[in-house]
Amino acid sequence: MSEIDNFDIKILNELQDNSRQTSEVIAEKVGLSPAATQRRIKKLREDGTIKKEVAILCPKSLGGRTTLIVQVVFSCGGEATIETFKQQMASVPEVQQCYYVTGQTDFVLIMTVKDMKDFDRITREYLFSNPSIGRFETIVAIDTFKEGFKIPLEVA
Amino acid sequence: MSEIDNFDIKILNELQDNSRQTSEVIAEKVGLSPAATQRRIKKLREDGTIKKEVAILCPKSLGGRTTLIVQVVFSCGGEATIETFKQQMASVPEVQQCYYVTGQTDFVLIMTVKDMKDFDRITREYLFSNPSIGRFETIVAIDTFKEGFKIPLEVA
DNA sequence: ATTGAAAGATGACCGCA
DNA sequence: TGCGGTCATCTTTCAAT
Repeated sequence: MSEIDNFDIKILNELQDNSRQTSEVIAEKVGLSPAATQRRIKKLREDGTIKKEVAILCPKSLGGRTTLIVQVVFSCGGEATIETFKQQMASVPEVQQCYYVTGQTDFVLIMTVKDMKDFDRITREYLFSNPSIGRFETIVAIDTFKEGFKIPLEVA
Repeated sequence: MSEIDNFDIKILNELQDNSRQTSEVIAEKVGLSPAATQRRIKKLREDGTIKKEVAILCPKSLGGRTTLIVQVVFSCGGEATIETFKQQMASVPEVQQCYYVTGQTDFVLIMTVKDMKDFDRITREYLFSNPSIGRFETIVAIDTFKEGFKIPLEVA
């Protein structure tokens, strides 16, 4: 697995912004030929540096959704309990992100729900019903911006 | 702007998983002809339902990064202060997500930093230097999973 | 829905360091 | 030998029927 150089960095930054750009356009921006650019992109995809390419939708166009931030505190339970919870969260589509964290809180969840009934169902099914969970606090997002996972890469 | 039907929903769900699929493949999955599928995708892009298409990178391949969750509490300041802060956060590449929330906390930030020095710089520049900010608490993520903004869409 | 033209991606080959 | 450039071919997209 060869090292990532400045050309790769520039290409990755472009693709993080817009993965639909043609290699010709990207080539122009990074200063390489289209074919060389294409070769690098292919390699980055194959070695997993580019994990996936996805469409980001507009929540407003889809009936609007509410984003919630939930902090979960476990009162008991060991490794296995945590592992089970992780797997559960991974399977719930409304759970967008799940962070296992240090401090008083054990997990921070970012959820997007259709409505509060939706939220109620999830809490019942996965939080209240779990005896290892001591308590959880929910924060409602009024506004969300900068949705993304763009990693800031700097050329050396 | 016409309504989104079940075909659109299925197409969007596919594109949220993998935006590189050809319309032929998607057509097969949703039960439409490739051309009809293409026409719908084009429309969904044009009317903004598909906001953008981006590459998701693998942090591990890029030297590893630390994810932090920061809760910011403002002690004073009105509308203008909040607006300025929002704009600042939007401009900081390390701030992945920014939520304006209800409750004791005013903002929740999700950041990804190279190292703690990186984090230190950001807090100094944007948090400590802002007199309207009363305090902030930082939570370190040990593990993160389910990175994504996939909206769970259900066929009617 | 089918088809044909244009655009883009992929692979082979050459040359240079 | 590895990497970039060019060219030819195949795939995919897009518009017109």
